[in-house]
Amino acid sequence: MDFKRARTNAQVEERRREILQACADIYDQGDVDDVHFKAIGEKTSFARSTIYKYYSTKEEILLDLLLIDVMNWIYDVREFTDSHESLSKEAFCKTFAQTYVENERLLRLMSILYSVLEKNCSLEKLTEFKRNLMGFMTPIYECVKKFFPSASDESIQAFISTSSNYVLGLYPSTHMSPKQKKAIELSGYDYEISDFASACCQGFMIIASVLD
Amino acid sequence: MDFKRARTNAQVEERRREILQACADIYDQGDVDDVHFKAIGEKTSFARSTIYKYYSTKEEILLDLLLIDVMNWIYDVREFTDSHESLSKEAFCKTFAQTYVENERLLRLMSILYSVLEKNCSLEKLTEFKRNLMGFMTPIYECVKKFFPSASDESIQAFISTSSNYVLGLYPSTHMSPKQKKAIELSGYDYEISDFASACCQGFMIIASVLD
Amino acid sequence: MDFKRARTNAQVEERRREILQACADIYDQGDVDDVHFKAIGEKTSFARSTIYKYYSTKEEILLDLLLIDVMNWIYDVREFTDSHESLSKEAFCKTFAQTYVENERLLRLMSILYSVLEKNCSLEKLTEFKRNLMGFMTPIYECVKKFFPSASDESIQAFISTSSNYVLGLYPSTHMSPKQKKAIELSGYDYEISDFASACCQGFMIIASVLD
Amino acid sequence: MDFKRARTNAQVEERRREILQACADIYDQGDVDDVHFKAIGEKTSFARSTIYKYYSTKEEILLDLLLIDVMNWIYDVREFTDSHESLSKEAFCKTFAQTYVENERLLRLMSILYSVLEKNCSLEKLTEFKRNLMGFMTPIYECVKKFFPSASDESIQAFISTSSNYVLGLYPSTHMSPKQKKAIELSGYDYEISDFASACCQGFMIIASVLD
DNA sequence: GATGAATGAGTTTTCATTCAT
DNA sequence: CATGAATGAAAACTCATTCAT
Repeated sequence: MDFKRARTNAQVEERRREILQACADIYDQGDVDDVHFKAIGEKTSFARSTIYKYYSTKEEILLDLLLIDVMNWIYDVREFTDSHESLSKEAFCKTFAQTYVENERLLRLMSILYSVLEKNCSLEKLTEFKRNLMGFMTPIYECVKKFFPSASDESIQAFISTSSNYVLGLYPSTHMSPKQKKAIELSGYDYEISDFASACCQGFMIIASVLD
Repeated sequence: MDFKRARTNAQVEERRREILQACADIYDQGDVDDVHFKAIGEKTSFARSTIYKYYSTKEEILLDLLLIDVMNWIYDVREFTDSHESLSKEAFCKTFAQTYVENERLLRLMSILYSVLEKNCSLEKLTEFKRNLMGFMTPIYECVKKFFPSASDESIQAFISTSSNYVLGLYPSTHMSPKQKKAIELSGYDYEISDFASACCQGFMIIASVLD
Repeated sequence: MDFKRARTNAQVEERRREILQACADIYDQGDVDDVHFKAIGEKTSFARSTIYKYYSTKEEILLDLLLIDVMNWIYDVREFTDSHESLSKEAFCKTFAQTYVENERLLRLMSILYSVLEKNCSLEKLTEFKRNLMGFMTPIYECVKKFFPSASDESIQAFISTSSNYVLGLYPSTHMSPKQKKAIELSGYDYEISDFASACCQGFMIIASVLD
Repeated sequence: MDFKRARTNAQVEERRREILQACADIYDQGDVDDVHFKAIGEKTSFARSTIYKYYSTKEEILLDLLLIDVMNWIYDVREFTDSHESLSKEAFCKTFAQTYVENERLLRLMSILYSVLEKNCSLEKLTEFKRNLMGFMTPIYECVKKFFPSASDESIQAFISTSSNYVLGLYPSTHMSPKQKKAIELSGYDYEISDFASACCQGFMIIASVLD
């Protein structure tokens, strides 16, 4: 960065981006508790206290990060909507699952949204987030609608909400830490951890029955 | 408590129970971060340092709490299995959903199991937990089998895993904090937060299609 | 141990011995800070609180341990006095050094005697220790006297005190921890750590000049 | 201090100095165990947690303190080297002993260097210390060389190492706590505690025989 | 007399947050 | 406006010591 003080909007945005990137890097390797101002400050090119000018809590940073992830996901969904004329149920489920595979952090962040993120967030920030989030939902509806044109509105909504809840619950059970894996191995049961992509697709197939 | 020092096994169990209860009380009102030795110590009738005799980390306490919740849930599933000869798909889904309604903390704890609980837990404790958890799964299988006798093994397993992932994801979106609700309201969208019990039942109905 | 309560003197002695042994084991592997009631309690066959019946502080245990080490050393010196009729200066120094080599813990304990051991000790215990210690000094005098019969009393005393101070200071610089060694290596200087036995002997040779 | 925040290098040094001074004060009156962050924090004009900015462990503080003591000692040795053209053996020993008398804490710290200081120190810090320490040794060599010009290199080295080990061992036995003195008195033996300065000189006289 | 549960005091350590520069 | 030094609060953790059983 070749400026010392962020005067213009663009510079402010650049700083914000750097903070978000630092936050993302930390979260990608560790867990929520590893994300704190000290760590973020050390990852950015500027000082910890400077971050306060842009965000008041780490939760607000994570909320912005989540929003970005949501947008990326929406983008992917949109892209796949546009690039196919029609899809078999199976092909749809597979492709839809793929959009989640490519945006895994979205699922991690979503799962802590309700318990952690909102905890230390201003109501304004949270409201803004919710508004954004809901505004983004249309492309998802349109996607399902396109490939299941005869499905009712209601069943499309049912598919979307059921599948998203499902995928939210599926994520952690398919992404176990080495320690978890070791514990399962030692437990004596021969439980095989599913592959996220295929389990996701399978679940979607079942849930997609509502679209018939 | 009418003893000062836990000498017999029963008394030790009593102490453990008190710790677990304190932990449960704190977690029921707040979130994981509110659960720490200081808070637990203040909720019990004995000193903070005494807790170290029974548990080395708060995660191990929560893991035990989760195990209890799992057992309670299993107990409820069993009870409903035994108390009905046969059930319609809808009745089954409603009753099955009800077992979750009555054990909501199970879902909260489950959702942090993968990210938080295992973090500061000895491998031994975690292994023991996994062993217990897996040993408990049979009654669930038997329950579904009883009411869907013609369903294949595979589809029963699919129902169980899909529905449990679903319900795990559903829980937080139907249990929003006042702040979340306010934020949604302020966002301008008229999104209605579903009732957990009915949303759960609805989702199960969809997923139960795999049992046909 | 096949008794639950130490009634007889012999049993009391046996307990004391066990405590001392535990203490020695811990000190041999670690440092003074590793020696505490908790650790000692865990190394013995009885409870931590039972130790209070025999010793009030860990320093008193260490003081007893030191006394034992002194006695062992004296014993070795005596043995070598008795087993030789006469010795050359060099042979004497080598053999004398050897008595220290075989009682290295004595040197470690001695070096903390003044700073640590006396700190948390009753005056009675300390007095008793001093009395014992001084009573033990005669054999050392006799040893030097035997092999240097023409040396004056004064020069014998000078040799004893100078050599014992020397050996006390020598010990740590010839027994470096792996970390110290690594640090020296990394420092770039090619300092070679002396071997205790030979450095000790060499120093004694110099100091023994007083006996000529 | 007329600044609230150490911004310039000089101010940072000033803080460091204050920490070292606090540490020195505590150590001069008590023992190593009395030196801890809490105590140091209370002795300085700033908060305990601020010290962490300057030192990570108390051992690193003590190591720096030791280094300062070494430098002071070296300075004194140098000074006496420069201020005399030649010295009799006795005068040399007396003056050399005097450099130790004036830097007694050096001896206390040295005696715990091997057991305590290195324990909780980063390898880097320790390496840096060793490097400094060794770099400082030349003036000592030069001092002995100047006053014993005909002595061989080897015997000069022998004098230096033997005398330094000796003085290290001598220190504690001539600096007994009131309690130790009382215990000796009560023991009944009429052991007279030597005066450090003269005992040191006497020992040096003996050891200096190697320089003849 | 022996035990080990319970306690409390003491220390370390880590961060969010403030504020002098 | 940016910084990073300083702070204080909070939590973890460990033992010596006491005391009910």
